[in-house]
Amino acid sequence: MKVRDDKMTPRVSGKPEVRTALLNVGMDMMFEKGYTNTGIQEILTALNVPKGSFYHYFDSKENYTVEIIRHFDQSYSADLVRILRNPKETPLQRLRTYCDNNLTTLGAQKCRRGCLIGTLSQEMSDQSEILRQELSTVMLKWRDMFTSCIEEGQQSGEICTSRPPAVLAELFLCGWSGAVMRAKTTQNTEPMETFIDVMFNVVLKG
Amino acid sequence: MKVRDDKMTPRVSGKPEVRTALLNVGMDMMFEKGYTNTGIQEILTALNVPKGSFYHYFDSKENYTVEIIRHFDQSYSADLVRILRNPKETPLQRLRTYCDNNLTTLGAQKCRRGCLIGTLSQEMSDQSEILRQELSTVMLKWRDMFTSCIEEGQQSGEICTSRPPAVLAELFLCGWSGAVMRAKTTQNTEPMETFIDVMFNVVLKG
DNA sequence: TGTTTAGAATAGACCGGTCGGTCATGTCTG
DNA sequence: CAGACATGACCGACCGGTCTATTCTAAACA
Repeated sequence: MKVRDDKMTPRVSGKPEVRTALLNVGMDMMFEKGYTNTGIQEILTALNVPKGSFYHYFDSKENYTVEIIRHFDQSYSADLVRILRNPKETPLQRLRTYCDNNLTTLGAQKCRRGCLIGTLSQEMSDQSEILRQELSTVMLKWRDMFTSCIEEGQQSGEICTSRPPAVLAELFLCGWSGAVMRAKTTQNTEPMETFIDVMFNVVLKG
Repeated sequence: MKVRDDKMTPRVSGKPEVRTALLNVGMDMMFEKGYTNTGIQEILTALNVPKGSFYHYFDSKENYTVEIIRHFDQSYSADLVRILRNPKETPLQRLRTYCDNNLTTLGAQKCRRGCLIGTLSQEMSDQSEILRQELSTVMLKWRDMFTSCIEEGQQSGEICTSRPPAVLAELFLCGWSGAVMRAKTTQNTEPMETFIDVMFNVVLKG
């Protein structure tokens, strides 16, 4: 008869909190293991949620991942706004804060878990057009946020104006994501430190 | 009795050419689908080689991939030498040629298949220590080749000397691999073009 | 030169396990 | 009673890897 005695794992309880929990745990797992290496069952077991519930909330692993990407973007964008529009710092300082924060975080975990978007991009861009589009959208969205910040810095004369802000933003993100990737593989924060040095002391200064 | 009538698919014939063929095809497949998404059977079917042969030449998928990485490095390094030590061009021109070549190639295939090392790095660095080490080794090896080229350019006064050559090389590769990744996902060569512009006209010029 | 034979290489059925996904059933709530 | 949600057995496909049997080849020996 099973009387709902709580000898079982806590259970997230409530109704659509299950959905959110599924998103959070899946996000974490894909963060460090990628799409293919993250199994649905694995996520389910971690949360003690049955298979059927998963397919009640999502109709496929692929679409589930689209939602994970959006979920991630939502929180990451919020962080970006907080950092890149922080009125207590100048635009250049904000960019620097962004890098320093990441450097600290990444360094603390031996450079694992670089960036969910980067990881999924490399793995899935050529495998799933749906995911590729979603990832592309997020990338461009983030770039625009950096563009605004850089533009503000150019207007105040703090950042070199030899290139349009969008160009500098694109380069900034190329360099940073490449540095994170290389740091992850070499297990060394040096690529990130190098990037910061040259980016801030040469490129943005102009 | 089976009298070896050739109604079957051509067969690669010869002896350890099979091994090489296995490496080549596996390399191609992992190039565009990554490690996990490339199945052994798939490689075998493409070459019409039986399972037994595969495990005669390699003892696991993981070690097979290590050999693929080395195989790839071997040919890629040769290309790098050809380009980065080309006596008919100045060091700066050589770096430019490297980028232009890649830009053309990548652009011709809608930016798919960025770089085998980059793809495997993002996917496998955290999953397999063996592969991570191999990838890391290759990355550092390539960086050293760029370092030499940049150093030569600094000596001839062609490249800015505000930073040691190894630093510029690291930044160069961070930026380039990030650009390739972003190009792949956004299906647009713009990140690469932006990188080339700023790298050559701002950073290296100094 | 012809015969034997060890081992390389071919061959593919088969293994346990896992994958993403389905479905019939049960329960809880409005 | 209707619909949202829970539950987990079950499905076929496929995964990496093993196993035994066979064929090919080249050196050893007569």
